[in-house]
Amino acid sequence: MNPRRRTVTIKHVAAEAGVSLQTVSRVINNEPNVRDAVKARVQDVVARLGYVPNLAARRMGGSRSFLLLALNDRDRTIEGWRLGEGDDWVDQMMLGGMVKCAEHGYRMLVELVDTHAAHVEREIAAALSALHPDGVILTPPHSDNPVITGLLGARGVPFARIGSVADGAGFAVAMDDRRAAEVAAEHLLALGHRRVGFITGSDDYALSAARLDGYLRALHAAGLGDDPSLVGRGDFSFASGRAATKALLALDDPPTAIVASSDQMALAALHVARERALRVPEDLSVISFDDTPVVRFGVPPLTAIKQPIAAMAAHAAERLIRAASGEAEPGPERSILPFDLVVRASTAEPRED
Amino acid sequence: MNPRRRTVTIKHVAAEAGVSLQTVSRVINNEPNVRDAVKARVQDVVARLGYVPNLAARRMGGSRSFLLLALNDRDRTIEGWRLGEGDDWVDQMMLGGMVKCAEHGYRMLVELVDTHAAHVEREIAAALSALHPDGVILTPPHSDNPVITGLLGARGVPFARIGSVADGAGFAVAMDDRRAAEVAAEHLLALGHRRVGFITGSDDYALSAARLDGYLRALHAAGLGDDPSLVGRGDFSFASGRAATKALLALDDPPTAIVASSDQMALAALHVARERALRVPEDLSVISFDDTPVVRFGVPPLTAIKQPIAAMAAHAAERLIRAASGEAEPGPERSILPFDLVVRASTAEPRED
DNA sequence: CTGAAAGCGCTAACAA
DNA sequence: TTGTTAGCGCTTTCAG
Repeated sequence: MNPRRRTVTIKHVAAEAGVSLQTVSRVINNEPNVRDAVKARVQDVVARLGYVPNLAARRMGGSRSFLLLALNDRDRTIEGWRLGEGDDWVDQMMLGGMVKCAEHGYRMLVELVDTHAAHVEREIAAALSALHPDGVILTPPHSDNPVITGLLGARGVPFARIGSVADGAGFAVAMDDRRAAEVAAEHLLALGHRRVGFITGSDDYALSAARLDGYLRALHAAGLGDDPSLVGRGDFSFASGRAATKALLALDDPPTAIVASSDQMALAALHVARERALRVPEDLSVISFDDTPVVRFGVPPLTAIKQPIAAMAAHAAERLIRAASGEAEPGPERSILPFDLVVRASTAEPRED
Repeated sequence: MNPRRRTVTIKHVAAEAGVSLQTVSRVINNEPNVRDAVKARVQDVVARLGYVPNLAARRMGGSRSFLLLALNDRDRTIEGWRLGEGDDWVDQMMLGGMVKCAEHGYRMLVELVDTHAAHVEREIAAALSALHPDGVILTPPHSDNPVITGLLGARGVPFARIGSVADGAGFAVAMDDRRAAEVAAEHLLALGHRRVGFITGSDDYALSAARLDGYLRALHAAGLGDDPSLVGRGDFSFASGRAATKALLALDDPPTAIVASSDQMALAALHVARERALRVPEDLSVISFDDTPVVRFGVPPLTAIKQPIAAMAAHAAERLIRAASGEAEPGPERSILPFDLVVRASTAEPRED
């Protein structure tokens, strides 16, 4: 009945072990200046009593909060969840981030924030004041939102910018989007394609430009000149992918292959191709970015650039935790993690006409 | 430079408004006994200073933690994320739970816990000691794990059991799994099927039995006797679905329709059917449970029972928050939320032979 | 190496 | 209707 019953505190441990609070504190925080014998005794009592330090009290005492805050775009995330189109970005982030946090006695709290709204600043300031996280993980498109990075920087909260290519406060953890797009295009060029189209992502995301750049670079390297008509504008959505694909296929000399900057847009390309009675990959090759689950279940399964989302989140968490532990400087060096090109059935040599 | 710079506390607000800490506390907690004029003045200062109460300090003061803890099965969740097969259970839970929490100034923390391990008790006790959440949301199969429900009950922590059919401590929030299976079977019977097979879920989940029961009930109501050979054992996995489907199709008088207790098993049924050159739905109708994204992208898209996961999580969060606010008793009544049968292309009338 | 004291930001209990 | 007094459980000083 007593609501506070059974709450083992540091006091109980201290009393039971016959030492001061301070000594127990030192032991659980793995600090020096405790004799091994005492340390062992305390640890024994801790285990026996099942003592676990109260996180809130710990924070109050002026130490770390053992909390990492992961900020995701509210509208996009909720829309993705509502639609249930199989986007597993958040899941992959949790897979990497939460598991890594758990390894270090940390917790990762996911929070949804409007990136465009006028009150971003207030929203984030409120979250920081309420939670006092030891670090923040920014995901696209927040990673390159100057209002957010500025606030975090001013507050002195260490933070990671996932998928960011820019410099600035915090540190970037990304894959090489430029190179990824380049590899995708190279794959198609190597198959013999000469007319390779590209569908861009939303301008909200800095990586959209990087991918376009990589694509262009591959074409130039292959001695293919600039043909702006081969670049369709998209915003990652299925609808935008449809529109862009239609435009590309309506060209006098349409592409025989398309690199789309998202899975949804690649699926849209598949869709349009089917409407036009174009076979994939015989008449049209398609490569997607992201590699969310749905592309594996597409017909045909899509060749895709696989983003290391879990790895990026884990890496970000690790760096933040290290910094909070004082083990390492929260330096500004960016971390570039490897990506994969997963070749499936949506790419092949072009027909010989 | 100063790490604690810019942290507005209740003191600053009190000083600025020319009132005591207590009065500010009363205002931010919306408690009575504050003159409207004073209240307005304080709220004004709060807004102007951008003050947000520190969660940790609040807990320390002996009040709520404004935290809800959602417990998911570690192995299953991580495996699902790793495989990336499009299971969006956690996403739906977050959609419902996090958004509802945010409405009330709460936060939902997701934690992964081994349900089978000997140390479940320790794991959960540790999480409770560290976090002191105002409530816990249990998801299957934790919802019916007596060790977990027992511990939570003993500790006096209010908790919701999502997808639970049992009585006991906490309260259940579920859909009517029995009825759902019944509706699925009825749909097939109404189409004219007389040989309807069923593939069960894992025995770890209490709802597996409920679904089987519903299926049997529909058959009996249709005047069809018990044929145990029509019931295949599964555990929700694709592999188990394959095995069960093979066994069903190998019967002398094989079913013309199958209700599978999970999407993965339904997809497996599709798979096996294709191997046998059976057309779906012409030769075999298939209904799945869960309605994860992948079933919509299957060929053909699957008719499915859609679980109200987001709604259940939101409802659970709301009840827990209400209880923590003292607005309502954390009563034991179970909440049953409506499900949907989404008819797609995998079900049709049986062939007339 | 160990302990005692003070305080983190807030809220409960009590006074006024 | 308001303000004052204690703590909550822990960690940081600073003494021994």
